[in-house]
Amino acid sequence: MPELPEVETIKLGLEGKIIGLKIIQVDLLEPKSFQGDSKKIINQTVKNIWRRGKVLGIDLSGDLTLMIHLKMSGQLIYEGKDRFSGGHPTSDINSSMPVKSTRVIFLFSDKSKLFFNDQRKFGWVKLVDTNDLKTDKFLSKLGPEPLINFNLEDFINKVKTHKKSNIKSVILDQTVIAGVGNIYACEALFLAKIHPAKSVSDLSDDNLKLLASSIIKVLNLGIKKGGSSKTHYFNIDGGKGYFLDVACVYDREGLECKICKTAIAKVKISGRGSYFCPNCQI
DNA sequence: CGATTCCCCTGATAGC
DNA sequence: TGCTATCAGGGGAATC
Repeated sequence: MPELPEVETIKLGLEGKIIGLKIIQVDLLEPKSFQGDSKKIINQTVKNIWRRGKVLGIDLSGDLTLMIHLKMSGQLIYEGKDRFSGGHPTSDINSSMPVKSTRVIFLFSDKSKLFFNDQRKFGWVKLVDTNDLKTDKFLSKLGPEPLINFNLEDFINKVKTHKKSNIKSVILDQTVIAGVGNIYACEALFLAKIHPAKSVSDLSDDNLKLLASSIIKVLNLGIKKGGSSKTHYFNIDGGKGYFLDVACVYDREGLECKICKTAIAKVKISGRGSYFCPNCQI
């Protein structure tokens, strides 16, 4: 589901909408989706929004932070106070909130609402003390941010510690690099002309350099396109992202490679669907 | 230790 | 039409 570009798009969207707003009510439609004492956030104000890997953070007054992971099917949809019933005119979502998959509803003092929807219930909202973030179990495991202070040498060394693995599962490993999921992994490997099942031990430093720059390139393009809307992803206004319109391999099985016209293939690698061009990627 | 498999859920879609 | 099998962008735990 949402990978780095989708979560970044949500972050940028929320920054412009909810900073400064006060939460006056929280509805837990699915208690399992919210960890912590939701009553603590009543009357707290949104101070800052951040992203780390695929995790979204919402810092509140009172030294509290909401951490949100959307996993496979999570969505965050914001409805401004002036949104008329029946759907926003610019939204791609054709039903207004809440929907069947709505798990948590945040109500702000200006009557606007933030909906956490999650069909598969894998995602979570977790309330933590802001001061405990630096020791948070999930965050502390994450590898470097690909778009912030990225160190090429560290990346290459870290990848090489998994020399027996296939390269695709290594770049999906969040301890190696944070935020890359299946879609952008497939696309980055295509750009770098590396077969997804290739063993790390068979890759040169130059291969890994090209892979690193390819990851950065596809993530930036993903952000520019507003993310990938295959099934579940929408931005906070209910609009789609358009990265898949320019994707070269993901979800293009049987279609022509945009470089050489060979049919794009799909195989399962480490349990995940992997798309690649059998001619360009060796 | 690292690598692989199973599993948490629900719904869409493909195949019969 | 209706049934069943498979699959979906993640990641934790158990197992090998």
